[in-house]
Amino acid sequence: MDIEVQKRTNSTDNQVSVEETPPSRTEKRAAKTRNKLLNAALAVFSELGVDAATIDLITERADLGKGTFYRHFSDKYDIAGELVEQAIDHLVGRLREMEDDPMASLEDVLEHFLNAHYAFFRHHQDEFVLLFQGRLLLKLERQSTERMEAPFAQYLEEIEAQLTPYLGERKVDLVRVRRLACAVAGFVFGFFSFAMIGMEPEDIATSIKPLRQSFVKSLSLFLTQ
Amino acid sequence: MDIEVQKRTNSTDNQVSVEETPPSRTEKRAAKTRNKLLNAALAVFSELGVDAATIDLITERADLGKGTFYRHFSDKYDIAGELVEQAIDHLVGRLREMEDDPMASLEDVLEHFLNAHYAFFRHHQDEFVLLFQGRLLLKLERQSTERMEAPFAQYLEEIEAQLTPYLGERKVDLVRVRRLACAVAGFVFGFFSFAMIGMEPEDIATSIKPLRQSFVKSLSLFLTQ
DNA sequence: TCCATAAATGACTATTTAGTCATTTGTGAC
DNA sequence: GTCACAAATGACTAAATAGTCATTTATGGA
Repeated sequence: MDIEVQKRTNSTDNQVSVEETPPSRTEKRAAKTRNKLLNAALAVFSELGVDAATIDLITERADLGKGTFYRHFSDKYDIAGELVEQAIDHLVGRLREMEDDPMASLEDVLEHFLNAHYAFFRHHQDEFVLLFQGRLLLKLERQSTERMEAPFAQYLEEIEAQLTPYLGERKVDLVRVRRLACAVAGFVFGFFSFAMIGMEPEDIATSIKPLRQSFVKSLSLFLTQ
Repeated sequence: MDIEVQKRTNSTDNQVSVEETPPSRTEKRAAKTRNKLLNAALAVFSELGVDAATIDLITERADLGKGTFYRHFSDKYDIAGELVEQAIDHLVGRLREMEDDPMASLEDVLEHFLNAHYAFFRHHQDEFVLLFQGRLLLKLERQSTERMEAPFAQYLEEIEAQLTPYLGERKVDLVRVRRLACAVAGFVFGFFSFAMIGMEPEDIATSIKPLRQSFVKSLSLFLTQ
């Protein structure tokens, strides 16, 4: 059985009714190896940055042979792309947790945003660092840029989707929403990134409360100007 | 004449009265070469990122031999450190332009901050991208991290120095100022970085006015909470 | 003009890293 | 047990990059 085949039969085949074969031991072994690689790569990327990381470092960390890496991923940027997608999924998942509560006020939503970002930053610090590597946020002319940028676009769109209902009745001004989403994302990511070099961890934690207040007020201004 | 010697006699010797030798043609030639390398490296770093850049790319871009690079810098991170220092100096210089105007209100200062950052972002985009590469903002475990972080600390301190007078009479709460500086820096850098992937250039420009309003209000809240 | 010294050069070697593949190990059907 | 095939391996080759140094070019003083 080839890895490609396994993927097709087990995970992405949920449109037509297919008898769900329970994963065989071989399949579980491959999945476990794959996850080991993903975890090791995340750690290495967050320590050294994607460009400075090497395949050898990843496989050594995962305690696997080098050839194994190429059995599962085509290169560094392949696995990095997957990790970025995964991290954005986590973050977007948190953002959605509150979604279709029709009683939520704008301030509730904004507060929820901040909490979600903060929780993500606290509990998935490696993923935060990965996402925040400048190469991924700025348009550096690297290979596979598209794959790296797509998840960020998805993330901005998620923020936009949740804020749009509060933007008033007149037809939605796309630039205005996008600006808002950039402000939200930029503020939160930017604050934490500077806080990491400028503050002690406990000080970052105590910064959240006052941050939230003015953050919410400031965004309301954006919306109602 | 060696480069080390030249450096010592001409630039860093301003404590004791030394007859200012006008730069010789040889010295000017070396300085010009050095600048060519700095410019080329800035361009390459901002296109590819520091880690993905190579010495060959830098010297080719500068139209110089490879050996020349090693005559002026010890490696990639050496020249990157110098460029970061240089960029922070530019940015801090802009921040200082308004400094000792005793009539300036807090809102004047904050507005000036935003303008200064925006002007820097607009006119020194390569330097902005260099500064914003995650490796420099987050504590990636790389060589010469210290040299990379020191300029950012200087930048945060500059913001703190300018904002401290507005923090009220009671003894200054260091954490509070630091938090404020992180918020300023994070918001501005973060916004532009997300705007770069999420917005068209002209939309970024028109975002500045509304951004300024709520930014200033939001920071006032930080200060007066 | 000629000499002494600094600056620049780029072909070269050394080193690091990517990527391959013949071989070994694990799994499952019979 | 044994056969067939997938997964994992790591020694290997190929490629990219760092860093060196004998040589050439430019500069300034005598």
